[in-house]
Amino acid sequence: MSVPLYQAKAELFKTLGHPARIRILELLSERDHAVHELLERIDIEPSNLSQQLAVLRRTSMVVSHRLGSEVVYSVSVPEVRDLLLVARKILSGMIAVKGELGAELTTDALP
Amino acid sequence: MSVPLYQAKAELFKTLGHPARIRILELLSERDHAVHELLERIDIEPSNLSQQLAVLRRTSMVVSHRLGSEVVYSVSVPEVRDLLLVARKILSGMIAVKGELGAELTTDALP
DNA sequence: ACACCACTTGCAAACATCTTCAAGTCGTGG
DNA sequence: CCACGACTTGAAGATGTTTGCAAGTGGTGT
Repeated sequence: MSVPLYQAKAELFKTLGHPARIRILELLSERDHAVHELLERIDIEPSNLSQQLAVLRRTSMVVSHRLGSEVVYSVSVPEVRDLLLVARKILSGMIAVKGELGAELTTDALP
Repeated sequence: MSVPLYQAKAELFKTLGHPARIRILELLSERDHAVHELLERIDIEPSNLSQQLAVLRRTSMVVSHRLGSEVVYSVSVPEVRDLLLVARKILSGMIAVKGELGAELTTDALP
């Protein structure tokens, strides 16, 4: 079965199209995290976090391994960081140009 | 009203998370196109195309202007091209590594 | 063996997105 | 001014996503 590239791209971006998944990737691109560490920094239910991690695992954006009683996640595609950085740049440009109408942005931690 | 950056990023990626919208942005990042030109290259109904263009307009990724009887669209955020290129790179890496299981990709036109 | 974390899974309700049809707007040429 | 081509809009059904709860697995310390 053969998927056109533009459709694969759409699926890649769709995977990134969720606030919790963005947070996860931001944190993991700093360093590996165990699930309970992510849970401390992202304000969602454990089962929800698990679901979102499953989505990222299915699309091979992260991998997990057990370490004692914890499960540690890491990004498997380092270029994801670039995607996040470009997105940040685009959004900065957008507030600069048209900060008057629409939503303002809070500048939170990198990237 | 203030939106955290990670949520704005998620919305940006969600906007990109649709095959037709990817195709549109690919074509527009080559050059401006009138709607009927897009219609020739993207296999969807006119009204559907219009809906997808409306999504891109709402998020300020494209702008349109009337030129005689046509409506011409252009990308308003040039960095979108970078996002598409990074996505392409990521996907190439993925087929290289694990082309055996999951979907194969057809290499279609740039970017 | 038991209790306890640390996670994951299944599932159903709530919510959002996608697609198409029918109807509507706006210029242009006859 | 009327008809046509070029688009856009509204609305509704189908489809997909998100969320939370309850239940389940697996490892660790006692």
